[in-house]
Amino acid sequence: MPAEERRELILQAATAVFSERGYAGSTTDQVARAAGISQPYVVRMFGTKENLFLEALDRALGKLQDNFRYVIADFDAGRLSEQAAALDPSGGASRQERLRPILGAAYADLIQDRGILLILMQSFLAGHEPVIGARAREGFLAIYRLLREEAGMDEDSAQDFLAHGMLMNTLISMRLPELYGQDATADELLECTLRTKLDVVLAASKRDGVRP
Amino acid sequence: MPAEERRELILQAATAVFSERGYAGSTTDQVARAAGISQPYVVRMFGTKENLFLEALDRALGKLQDNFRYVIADFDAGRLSEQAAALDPSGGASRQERLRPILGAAYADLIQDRGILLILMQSFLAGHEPVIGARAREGFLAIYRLLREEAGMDEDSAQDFLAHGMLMNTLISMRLPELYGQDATADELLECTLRTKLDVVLAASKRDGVRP
DNA sequence: GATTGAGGTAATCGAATGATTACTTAAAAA
DNA sequence: TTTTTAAGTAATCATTCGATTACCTCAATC
Repeated sequence: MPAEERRELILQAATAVFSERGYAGSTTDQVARAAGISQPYVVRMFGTKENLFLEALDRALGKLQDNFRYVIADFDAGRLSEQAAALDPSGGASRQERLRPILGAAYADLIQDRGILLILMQSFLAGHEPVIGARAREGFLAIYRLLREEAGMDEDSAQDFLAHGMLMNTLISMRLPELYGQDATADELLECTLRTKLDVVLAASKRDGVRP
Repeated sequence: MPAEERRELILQAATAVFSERGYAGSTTDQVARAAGISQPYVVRMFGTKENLFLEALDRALGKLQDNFRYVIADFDAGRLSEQAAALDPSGGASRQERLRPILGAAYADLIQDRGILLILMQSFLAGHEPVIGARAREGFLAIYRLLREEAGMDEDSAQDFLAHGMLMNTLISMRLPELYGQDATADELLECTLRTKLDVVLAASKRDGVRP
């Protein structure tokens, strides 16, 4: 297999593993197994575990930004998907007011690849790591800037958007969806937070998950 | 030193260490050093690292619940602190509407002991751990129930409260406050999220932090 | 047909880490 | 005074893990 292709495969595997177990809790061998290759090859291709995490993190961040920008560009060009049209408020809402639910749905759609959002979340919780922590801060601020400058949100809207994103990440990371139907409180909280996205989330949480 | 006292000291040290580096990223030796004793004694007193984490987690969860219940009881008894009175909306607000900012302030006050909130957050991100993950889910749901049943919040308010709590946790864990004054975007986000609490947060982030 | 280089792996090494064992010390009890 | 017990530690062990080394294989090139 050509190196480029293998690289992407390893990054996918790394994203899945790191997103489940965090940076410190993952091993290069787990990533190698998930990618179907040997551990030394992973190390040779990425140099160090830290660098592997950084590349997986950059990839996830890039996908999130691409997704948001794609949605914004579509909106500004008047290309409303069926889903977006359904979310569009009827009254005389501002651009940011109309964009917000669409971006929210785009974010929730990313849950389908659980790893993308969770490796970001794991990086945020690794603030004490000198290199990874710094990159995580940069990434978070880049998303905030995107919301403020490109989506045109005001301070409070951007904050609120991020807050609910963090809650979603937390619930997914906690594996609360796996409790669905078993705990009335959990059901209520999930339904409240994820609304129309519950089916997607439940499917994803069953499909995904790197088994030990 | 009597065992009970030593126990509490170790739990404080464990909370600080685990909250910075997560469960997998922390070592019993780091906890021992932070508590000023030897590593074998930590293990002997708590059996396993996992059990140590669980006890530190329970302690943090208990403190959070105690804090919230204390605030609610005070409010219901008409004992409004100066801070609480300042936050009280003037119009004809409902109990939950009046309670919310007070509970928010109580939560933000807990930042002063950075470890309390961050070890909870770390536990949420360890959903894949069989024992710790289960305890984290229980803890999260217990807090949600407290907000719904004891503070009387409706679904959306409780969700919103938790969402902003998760955002605060994330920013603190990311060590964004340490960037304060160095990055305009970070400043704006922090000010937006933490409002009047910024001074507390900044002070806490300087005071705390377990150095390697 | 020999050579080269890309795409890999098996074997292994050194450091880190959770846990165990065997002690030590000093105050209280007998 | 002797014994017991609580509060600790030094030394060490068995694993695990990231990284390194030395090799293998096979298609393309010379």
